[in-house]
Amino acid sequence: MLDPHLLRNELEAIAARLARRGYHLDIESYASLEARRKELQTRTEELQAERNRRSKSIGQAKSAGEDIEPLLAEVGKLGDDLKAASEELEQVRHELERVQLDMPNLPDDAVPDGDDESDNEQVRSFGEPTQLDFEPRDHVEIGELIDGIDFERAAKLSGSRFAVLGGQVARLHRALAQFMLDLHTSEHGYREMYVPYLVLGNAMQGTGQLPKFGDDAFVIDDDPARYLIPTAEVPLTNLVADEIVDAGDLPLKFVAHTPCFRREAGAYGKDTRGMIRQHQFDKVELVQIVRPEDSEERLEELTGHAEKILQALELPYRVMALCAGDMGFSARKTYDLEVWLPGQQAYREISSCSNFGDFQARRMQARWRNPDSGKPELVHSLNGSGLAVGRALVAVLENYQQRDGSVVVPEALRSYMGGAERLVVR
RNA sequence: GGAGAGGUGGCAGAGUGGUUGAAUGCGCCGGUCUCGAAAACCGGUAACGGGUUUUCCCCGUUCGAGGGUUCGAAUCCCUCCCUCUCCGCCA
Repeated sequence: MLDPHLLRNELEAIAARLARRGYHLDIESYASLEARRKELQTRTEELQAERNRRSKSIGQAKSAGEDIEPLLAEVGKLGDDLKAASEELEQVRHELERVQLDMPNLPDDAVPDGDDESDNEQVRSFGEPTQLDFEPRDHVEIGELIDGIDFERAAKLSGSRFAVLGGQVARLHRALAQFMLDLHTSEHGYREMYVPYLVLGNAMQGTGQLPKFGDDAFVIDDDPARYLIPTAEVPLTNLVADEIVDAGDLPLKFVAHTPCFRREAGAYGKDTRGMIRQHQFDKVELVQIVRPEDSEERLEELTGHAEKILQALELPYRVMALCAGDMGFSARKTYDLEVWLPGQQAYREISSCSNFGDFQARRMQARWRNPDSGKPELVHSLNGSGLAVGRALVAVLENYQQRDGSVVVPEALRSYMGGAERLVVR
């Protein structure tokens, strides 16, 4: 959510900044809604003050043993007026809130202009696209050869966009997740967390998945409804919802390995082959809760932590600064890490690292006590995939494939694979 | 699933219809004392919204959530959520 004070005082400037990301803010309707809110609130509070004054004097009269009947008569229809005014105020407030919850975050000034993916800017790169002296296979073919990925049986169980992993591939998948967790906890100072995979609507709203993107999530139709997490960002970030964090505890750095569930509504026909885009995939997620003045620097740091994984696995990648039009709803600034996939002869997203500023914090009411002011103030939140495990598996299979279809195990993973150096063709 | 207890400020914990935003303790901040510190003592210490506008003031809201009764609700009634204890079941 954007700062309501800013919306009140600098509406035009905000509209201009939101336009950069393709969001149209209807200035006039917002301004008139806000004007009605002010009028109704003033009226309601005046009536409340009046009621409080009179009630107090009735109390005093009664304790003094006076007759309160005439005072009661005077109160008359004050209650009805108050009820009418406050109900109307509530309605306008809800309307305002709905509009505010639908507004995306303001892009940072440093974010490049642009409408879509094609306008993203490369910041740096690591390694060169893998050169193979044979026709590269994609991970689907490799998975068949080494007998470790089964899409047909997955479809039998669950429909499209699922995969069953078996044997050495299942182990490689586990190895990747473990390796990532170990690196982030031992080298980068994150606290490992185990979190619920089902969350309430509140949590989804806190990080920005709701109310606008409900169609993207799987819902359990219970009372109350619960959502399958689309990313560990949701439970991890919401850990600080409705809390006032001690200044000394910041930054909070959390890492968790969880499955992620996405309906991929609107992605029909996109990445239908292979396990690039699934309804269920694993991810190791990094989240930081920081002091506002630190968040810019922390984004660079966090992105570096995700990069470390790719570097350790010796996978070629590039870092892209997302343009205003391509960023996610809640993000102020985002870097995507794109790994080279020989099977596609393309760089594909394997991590997305974002600074959300106070946008999520305001939705969550996540604050810290600023020792300078002594007041609770909104924290800043960040997150990044470190990394998407499924896509990392794809990247390893494709980049480490051999002419005969076998796959060399990256050095960094061998200790997690019982010392195995190679996934063999069966 | 059954029975019972409870959810109050950063924390602990009083408070069952009337100037209660809420005793007390801890914590925190300031002061006295001290060469300095501790202890002791004194004082201060909620959040949110709005108005006004700035180092001040005024108003409103908030005692798990939402409704209701009342001139007036932390306090009474209803619904829901959560926590704890015991029993059952269970990985």
